[in-house]
Amino acid sequence: MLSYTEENYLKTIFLLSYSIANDNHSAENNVDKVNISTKEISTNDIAMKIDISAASVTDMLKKLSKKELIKYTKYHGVSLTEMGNTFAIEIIRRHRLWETFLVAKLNFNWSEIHDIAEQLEHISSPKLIEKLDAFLNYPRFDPHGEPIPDANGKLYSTDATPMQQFKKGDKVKVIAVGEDSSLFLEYLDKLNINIGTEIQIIDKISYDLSMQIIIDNQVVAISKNVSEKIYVKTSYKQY
Amino acid sequence: MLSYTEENYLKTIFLLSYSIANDNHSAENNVDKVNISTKEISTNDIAMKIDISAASVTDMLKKLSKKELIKYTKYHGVSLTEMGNTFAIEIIRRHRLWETFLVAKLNFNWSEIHDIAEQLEHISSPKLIEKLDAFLNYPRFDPHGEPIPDANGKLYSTDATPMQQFKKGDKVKVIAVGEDSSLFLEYLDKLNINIGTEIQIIDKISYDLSMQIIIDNQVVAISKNVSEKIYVKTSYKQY
DNA sequence: TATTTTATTTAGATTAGGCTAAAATATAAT
DNA sequence: ATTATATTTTAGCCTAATCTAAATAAAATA
Repeated sequence: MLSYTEENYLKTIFLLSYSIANDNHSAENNVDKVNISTKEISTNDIAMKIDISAASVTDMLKKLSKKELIKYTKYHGVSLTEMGNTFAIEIIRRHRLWETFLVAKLNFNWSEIHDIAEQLEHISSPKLIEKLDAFLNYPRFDPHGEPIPDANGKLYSTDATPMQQFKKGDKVKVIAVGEDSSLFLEYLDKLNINIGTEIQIIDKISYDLSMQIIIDNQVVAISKNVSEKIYVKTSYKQY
Repeated sequence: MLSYTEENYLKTIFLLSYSIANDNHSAENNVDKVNISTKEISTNDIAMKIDISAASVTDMLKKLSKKELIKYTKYHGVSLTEMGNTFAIEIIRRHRLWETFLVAKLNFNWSEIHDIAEQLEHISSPKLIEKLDAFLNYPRFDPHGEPIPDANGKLYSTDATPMQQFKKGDKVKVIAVGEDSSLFLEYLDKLNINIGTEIQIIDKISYDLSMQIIIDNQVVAISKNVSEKIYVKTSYKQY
């Protein structure tokens, strides 16, 4: 059995590898790349993400390594073993199913659910997750548009691309967001951006790569940083 | 904030006081007695209930006492302060709401839910519990017939009496059970005993106080111990 | 390439929640 | 009232997960 803390480390390593893999070749996404991350993650990356000292991270990495959940070479970063990957995906599955439950059944807003799901994801009962999945009707995506691994740990990829990669004149549709902090999502709420929102890019400023976009006939400006966290696909007009 | 462990101690102290209060004067049950337990609980009672050494319990009692959650005098047992009681009731509220959710929405059997609810009860989010309560339609009783404290911590008492206190010839109806281990509940399932089951007492053996009862026209024998954990009320025939 | 800066690891502590064995206290039984 | 038994507490120790400060390795830069 894994402790609460061990689960969090595995999840974090998975998510960091995943997002790095995504940044580098989002165009050539495929199921294998998403499911098994070979990218090495640094001690500091983990420390920053979970807000813990690097020294503590090192300790935990030794522990996870001894349990053969990660491949770890001193000073040279870390990656998940197949077993570690399996656990990580299971935790992400739980997290995203619970988030779906909170929005679909309990009427939470997508900006309120992250912290609650961070707790719920550690509840350990395979039968519970099976039944929750069935109750929700086997959802494929969570309220942030992120794919939910199925009972076998399969993650289906989408053609999600950061909006930043599009150019002036493009019309896109939001299919996911890459961060689920309430601060970020409340900002999107204010901009009227949600999963499914249609956006037209009217300008991309060379100076700082910020974007001028139209949402519901309103022009707004968003920073490069934000545009990298909004995943979209090309939107085709329907005639 | 309370730790996972502290919550478990408070819950345990509450449940022990409650069940002792119940044993002594179940006939004169009333809301006040149920809501605030004055009965002193011993170190050993707690140690046995949660399967931890008495020495460790002593340590924790000192800690809870310093936090003014319990009234503790060395060698003389412990009782909850008003604050401790409020927390304990909140935890029991969460536990029983989650149990209700598991049975009513996820189709679990009443014998499978205890261990899962033991984990879920520690999820900390007032809004979550509010919304869960609403989603379940403000249930008054959990799947074991135990009352669910409302949002203000009010617990409604019932006229539940251990079946053991009835005598030969009485006809009763099950309204709650006093233990939710899967072992006990699976046994009740086998006997076809559930909330609402009508039972007729055809004999009470003086030697060991076991009972001969009729359920669905079948005669079965149950031990004194079991008959003390099945709460019933007098059943009136409906003409 | 040598040096400086940054990242990582080691060493040594701390806190929460447990344990066992021994000592102290309370309770029950002569 | 004294002794025996049972309960509770104290003392000292352990593990998991964290920390800070110091040491070491790797990477960046002059």
